[in-house]
Amino acid sequence: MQNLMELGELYKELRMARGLKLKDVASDNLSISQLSKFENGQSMLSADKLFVAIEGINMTLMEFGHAFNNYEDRAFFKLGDQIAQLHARQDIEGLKRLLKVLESKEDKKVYDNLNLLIVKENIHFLDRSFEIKKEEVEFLTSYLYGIDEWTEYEIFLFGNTLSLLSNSDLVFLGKEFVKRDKFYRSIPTHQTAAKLTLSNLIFVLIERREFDYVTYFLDILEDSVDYEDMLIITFLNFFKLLLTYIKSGQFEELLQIKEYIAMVRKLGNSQLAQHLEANLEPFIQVSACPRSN
DNA sequence: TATCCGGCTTTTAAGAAGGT
DNA sequence: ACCTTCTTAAAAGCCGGATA
Repeated sequence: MQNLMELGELYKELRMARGLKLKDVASDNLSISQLSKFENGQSMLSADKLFVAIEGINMTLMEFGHAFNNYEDRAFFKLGDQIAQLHARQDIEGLKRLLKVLESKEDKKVYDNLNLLIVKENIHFLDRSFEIKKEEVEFLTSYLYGIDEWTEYEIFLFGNTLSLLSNSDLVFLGKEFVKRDKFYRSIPTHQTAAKLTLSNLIFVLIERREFDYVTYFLDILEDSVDYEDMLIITFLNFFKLLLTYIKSGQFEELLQIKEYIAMVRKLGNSQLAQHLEANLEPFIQVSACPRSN
């Protein structure tokens, strides 16, 4: 395996960059000769020895893994990106083509089926006539319910299948999500994914007029936000304004939202502004709008 | 379907020897 | 000094088939 050979090479680079000798890294559990063979691709370390080796150069497994993946995201994030791009372009045909490709794979494993569902949800989101079987949704909910500690994948999965879930599933799993992502929350990428998914959840709940739960999850999101979360804060404020507007139906409130979006655009994030506008669109009531526009 | 088992392959440790 | 290569016996891992 070429890939695995590179594992040793990478390790060597990382070790030398730190000015460490083989003997500095070697320990009771890992000999110098073993490390040498590993670095030169002549042998592979067993999993436990690899832990020792990585610890020896003062890196975490996550950091090493990140370096090994060539500073790229994992495969499922690539799929996620691909789906998000197709979704943003509203490219239903593109999504259906992707679906075909994923469906054509034989001997599908659990994750193949779950990824399939994510693509289907995105199609369903754009084209409500595209149906998804009940048992597929049940498969999804029972998977999510079965995982005690949600990793980024489960968060990603939940965030990308919200529109398939019934209101009660949405709220139930949403509450579970808030509990179950705690274990891995010290990982920054995890935390970011969690906040984005929470934002998505809130938006879907607003769409479904489940205002009590919106307030509940808004509070949770607000608690988890820190000053670095500009994106999330932008969403948070948008949701609050949107909520006030929907409840009152006042044209003035709508103007406030539009002003807010204009401000976001002024700050230089026109893409986000566009996104907010698209999200606002379904809520603009004709009656609240004197000039049809 | 998961687990156990036997044979086959790979990796390991340690030190000695060789290379730069 | 530092790293690599070689050697050995032992340990561990892997794979497929049988079993429950």
